[in-house]
Amino acid sequence: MDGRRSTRQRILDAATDLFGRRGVEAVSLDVIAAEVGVAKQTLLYWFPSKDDLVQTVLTEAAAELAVVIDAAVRAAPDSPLERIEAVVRAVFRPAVRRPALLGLVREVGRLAPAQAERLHGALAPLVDRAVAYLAAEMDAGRVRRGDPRLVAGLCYATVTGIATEPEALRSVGWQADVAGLRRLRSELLAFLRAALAPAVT
Amino acid sequence: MDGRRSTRQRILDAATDLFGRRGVEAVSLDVIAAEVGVAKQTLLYWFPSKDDLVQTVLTEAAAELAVVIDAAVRAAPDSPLERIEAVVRAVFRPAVRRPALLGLVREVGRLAPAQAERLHGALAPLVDRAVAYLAAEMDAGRVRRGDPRLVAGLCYATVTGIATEPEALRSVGWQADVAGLRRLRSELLAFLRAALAPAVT
DNA sequence: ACATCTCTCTACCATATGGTAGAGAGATGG
DNA sequence: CCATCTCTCTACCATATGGTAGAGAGATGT
Repeated sequence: MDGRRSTRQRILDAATDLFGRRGVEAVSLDVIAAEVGVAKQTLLYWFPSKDDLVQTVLTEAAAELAVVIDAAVRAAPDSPLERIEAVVRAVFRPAVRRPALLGLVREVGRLAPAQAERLHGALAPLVDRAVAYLAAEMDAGRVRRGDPRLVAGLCYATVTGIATEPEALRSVGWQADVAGLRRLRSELLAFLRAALAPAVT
Repeated sequence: MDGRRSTRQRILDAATDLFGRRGVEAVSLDVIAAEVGVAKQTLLYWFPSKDDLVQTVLTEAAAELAVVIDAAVRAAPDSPLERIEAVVRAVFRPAVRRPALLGLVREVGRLAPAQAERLHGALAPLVDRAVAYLAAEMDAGRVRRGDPRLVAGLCYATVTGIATEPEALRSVGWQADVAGLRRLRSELLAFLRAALAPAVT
């Protein structure tokens, strides 16, 4: 509890980063301890087991993500496209874009059902709100009609697909520098705008 | 080399499935051997090392995927929307949709650069062709204008995002049964059609 | 000064991992 | 019948893993 970030927090940060980049099962406690610069047993003092550490990392990441997105949506005007833009811009912010946070969603699929359940619990309110909002906007004719739940899922899949498969973009010659990120963000916005725009009748 | 599928092929099948579902690092040789029903050393007879097995699994999966998609594109009429539909239908075929094949793309990000390079090599011709095709269709005004490479990347991200994050869809109440898959496929088609449709001027 | 509490450490352990060495079963060919 | 080749096995090994036991350092309260 000295001037530096607390040991616990440094462990969490390192674990979040490593789990997100390499995968939960691929990262050992020794590696995390070495990264933080403490003994492995210091980890086990703060977190009773690796499972517990994983659980904490995922839960806090989900909570952080929820806060960021929620704030972005609330600050945006009540227009579907504006809101999408706000969320995309929020997700592209460096603090969120760091490999860990979005990369962790890739790990969810491998968790035991009970753990995955808890994680979804953290994001469920956001999802429900997004779906209800999409449904209302579809009714109002401001968003292309469709199954609001699946449309929300597809938007999510697109964004997380980018997060978890940046190689796909690199393989088409894209580079993850500042200019590249700006171009990707604007292309993603155009993509989602078009995908959601109401059909011309 | 008896009546059953050869041991080598059974090992490859099991490894593909396990790697795709649980991740390369999370699956041990013992687990694969148990799944196939042979001794671990039989694996090491057919594949000198785990690394070699991983390499083979990924390379063959990429090749299989390339063949399936290539055939679908060639069989489809020369229209952007028809081609997209053909690819989506191909990817949704059970043989491809099995957790392993598409799930493996999730592993690529964790490979050493040299390995990832080889994999992208297997898919590069497909990607290049898709990008060139998109660019031509954009020029012809049949596809919404944009950076063809990034648009291709976004389509890919959407599809792989679905493959690697089915939880996202389940968390909005979607179920992976036959009817659910049909609905998802048609929603995905509408989504991509809209995202790619030329802007109304 | 003493006791207590918080935090990090060294020393160790049982198990699982990827991998090696080499034997044995069964077919094939001279 | 023997030699060879293919394939799978049992028996080991060095290392790495998650986890336990317990000691010591430093602050804090009495």
